[in-house]
Amino acid sequence: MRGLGRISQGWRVFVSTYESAIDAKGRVSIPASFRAALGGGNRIFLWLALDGSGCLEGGGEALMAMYRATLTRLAPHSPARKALVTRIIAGSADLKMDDTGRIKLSDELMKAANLTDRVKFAGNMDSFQIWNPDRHAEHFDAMAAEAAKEDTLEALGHAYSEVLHQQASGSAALKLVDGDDS
Amino acid sequence: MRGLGRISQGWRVFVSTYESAIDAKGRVSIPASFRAALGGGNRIFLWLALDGSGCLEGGGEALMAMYRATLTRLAPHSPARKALVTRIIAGSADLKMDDTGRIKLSDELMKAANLTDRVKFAGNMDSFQIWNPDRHAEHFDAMAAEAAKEDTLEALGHAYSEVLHQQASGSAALKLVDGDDS
DNA sequence: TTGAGGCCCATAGTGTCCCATGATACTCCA
DNA sequence: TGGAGTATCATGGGACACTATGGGCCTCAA
Repeated sequence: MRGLGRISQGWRVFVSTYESAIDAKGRVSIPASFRAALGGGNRIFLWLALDGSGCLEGGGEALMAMYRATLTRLAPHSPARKALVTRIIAGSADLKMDDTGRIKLSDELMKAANLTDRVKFAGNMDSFQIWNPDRHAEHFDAMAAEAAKEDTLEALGHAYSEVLHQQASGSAALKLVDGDDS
Repeated sequence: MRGLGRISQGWRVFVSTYESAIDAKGRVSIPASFRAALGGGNRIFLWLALDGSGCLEGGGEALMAMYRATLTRLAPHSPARKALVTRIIAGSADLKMDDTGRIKLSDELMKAANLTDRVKFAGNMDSFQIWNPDRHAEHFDAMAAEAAKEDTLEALGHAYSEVLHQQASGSAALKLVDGDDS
């Protein structure tokens, strides 16, 4: 219970952005910090991002478990569930990371995300994204412009205050991170 | 009381301003008092400040956990959330502090904040900022001028009174700091 | 048999660890 | 009260470990 120190310890989040190369065999190194965020597993799931941004989205077994649980919550035969299961479960590649931390991207994935020789890995909290570097630059600029807007900053500030307030009032519900993982 | 004490214990605040040098390897010493405020963690997150002031903003795992909680609070697919996640999570560098308290600034960060050989660390309550010393001087002057304005002082006085009042009425939520921390 | 994927080893570069140094602030005692 | 000893801090630099990447070989399936 050493305050925040312990809490943060179990933190498995994909943070930051890294660039790496696709070699002649179509292999890409997953950034070391992302491998750490995967928590030791060597299975990677990747699919074309749902939002149409043209990047790949992916994560490890933990993320897939989250999605499975989430999809299960949707009404069994709803069009939404069918669509999402098809898109995420059926549509994702199930890749195995080799012992030097690389995965092999299939041709379909490469084509779908317009990847050629270099890629950008972008952290997205519970998942990460794989981008064509040029597209990523555009995307990042657009997001930065959006983030700089008055309304956006205000929304952030507001939400931050709420979190702060709840923390200060001792709400255990706000344990930001999972517990220990000694 | 107990609960509060615990929470506050991890609540270390970044206060004051320090200057330090970037060595030939691109390393910078984090001021000792900031290291203490980090609560023992050795992971530092840094990103270009959202407000366009041209400094870097950063903190430790506790701060990142706060932001994670904050971002999670925003509507899942809102443009604001996407933008902020990209800007803060993907846009931040995930650095490791060595055991003498130094971090290595990447070239992008150096360029983005216009850093060369010396930097200013400025406390910002639960985060800190890293400035080009000259820019920081300008910024400080501008802030001093703003702070001297009638409206600003009035706002301060007003808010202070509210806090005083709430404290007097026994609201434990306002206990920001704890004394016993031997 | 041929191509692809998996596994292993090799290597360059960079980041991290560790030790050392000088400077400053602080403590303690005469 | 002043000075020596001590602790802490910022900084420098060498050695090493790890990461990203390249490439060879083996296996398996068509």
